[in-house]
Amino acid sequence: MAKDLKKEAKKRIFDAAVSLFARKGYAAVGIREIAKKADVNICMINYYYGGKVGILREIINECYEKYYRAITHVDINDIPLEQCVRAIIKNLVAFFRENTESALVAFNALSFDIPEIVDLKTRWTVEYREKVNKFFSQIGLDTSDATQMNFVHGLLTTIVESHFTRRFFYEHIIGTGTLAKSREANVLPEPALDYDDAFYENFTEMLTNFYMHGVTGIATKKHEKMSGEQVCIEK
Amino acid sequence: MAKDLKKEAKKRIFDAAVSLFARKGYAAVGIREIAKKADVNICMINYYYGGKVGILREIINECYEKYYRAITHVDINDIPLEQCVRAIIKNLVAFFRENTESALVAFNALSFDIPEIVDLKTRWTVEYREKVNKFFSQIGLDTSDATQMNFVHGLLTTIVESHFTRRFFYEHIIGTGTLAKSREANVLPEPALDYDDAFYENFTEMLTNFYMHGVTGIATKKHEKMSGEQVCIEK
DNA sequence: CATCTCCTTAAGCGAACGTTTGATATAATC
DNA sequence: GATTATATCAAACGTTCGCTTAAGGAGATG
Repeated sequence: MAKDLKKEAKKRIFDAAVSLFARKGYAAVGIREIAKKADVNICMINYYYGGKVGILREIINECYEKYYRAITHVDINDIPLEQCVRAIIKNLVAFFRENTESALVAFNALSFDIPEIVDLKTRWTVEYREKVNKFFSQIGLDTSDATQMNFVHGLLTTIVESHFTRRFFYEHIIGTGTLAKSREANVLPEPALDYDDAFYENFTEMLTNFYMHGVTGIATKKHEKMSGEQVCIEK
Repeated sequence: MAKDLKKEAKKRIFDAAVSLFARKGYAAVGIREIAKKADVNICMINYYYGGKVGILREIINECYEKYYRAITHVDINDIPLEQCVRAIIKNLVAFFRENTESALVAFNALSFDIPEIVDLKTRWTVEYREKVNKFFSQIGLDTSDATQMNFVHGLLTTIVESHFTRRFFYEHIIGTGTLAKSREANVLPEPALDYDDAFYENFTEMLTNFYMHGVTGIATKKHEKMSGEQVCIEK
């Protein structure tokens, strides 16, 4: 019984911090605000997490673990390439749907005055580099082409993340009094969307098509360019 | 002569703030740090900008003005669509190259505890919505398709921005002592790139191809889907 | 019961926060 | 030079910051 309550205080701190960090950013949120929202004494933050930065560390670790599991939890050897891309996108979308706030916190937590956090995020990136590169070579990209790799690196994640960032933004300013009522009516870029399963199936399909065609376009152009250069040499 | 010095103090504050906000985020930077970096007394910040948030307001205004000029400063009526897209991307890339730091500040400045900033950014978005929608309809997208519009909205900007964000990140942790030396060697995802004009011409071409093929893929799939539905109805 | 472990608290520390006030210096204008 | 406008400064305000310390409460164990 008491053990359950213990875990609850720690979890409440975590959840409160995720919510507040997502809305205001890490630096703008103080431990007193977190403690109040979590209904604990502020010393609990040092007790359970070693301090404010400890919360962020755990948010990032939890989030990155889920994220990398999502993008690597696809057996890319047994299914056609397009299905592989679709599966990854589907996992990505599911990841962001289930962890919207903590993902926003973790992915945006980049401040050069917290070396520990810079270091931590770099470690995660380096650790998964090989798996990510394997995926790229499988879809036909030239992993030795530095520009191409620079271009596609993290592209799917970026696109999905920006979608959820925008959705979060709209959902948290509409109806909260942050905007004047007269402006709220104008702020939606399109009719209000119902972000249900059907929407995200559709979204996944759209992104899969977009990405597959896009990447094919890059690979095709590169091939044509090389052919063109041979023609020039022969002339 | 004195007028020049006057402008210099105000400009120095602006530049110092841009630099610091880009590295640490708005909330983590204090006015004393800005004043020190700009070599002025801290009261100058209130005098010239009405306070800390005033600097951010001007960064956003300056940046958004340049940004929207960049993406709308293309006459979309007189040139083929692909060239139009290429021109927009070229403008976008130029914008981010010339305003990397202030762009990072402006685009990341989203905190729900500063209603003024939320409001300001919303105003800019609403103001340019019509022009942006016109562009989308020109490239063949169905502007009445809410999901499609949600998908492509801000997509080019997102992709270019994420490239510059990553570049900024790498350039500012390599060699600064933030990372252990042993990890620095591992952090580059590919051979060091020279971000010269040639690179960005190549990048622009790549993104143009990617985007055009991607968008065509979406429009084509939508057309096929509709045809398929007709077939089902006839059977 | 005594002891240990874990959890929780109140109070406090030194530092920093953004803004304000009043004074002074400098520049511009007549 | 006198006056006005602008720029700059030091000092101070009330508040907040993350972390620490010491104490006490609750539960587990022998």
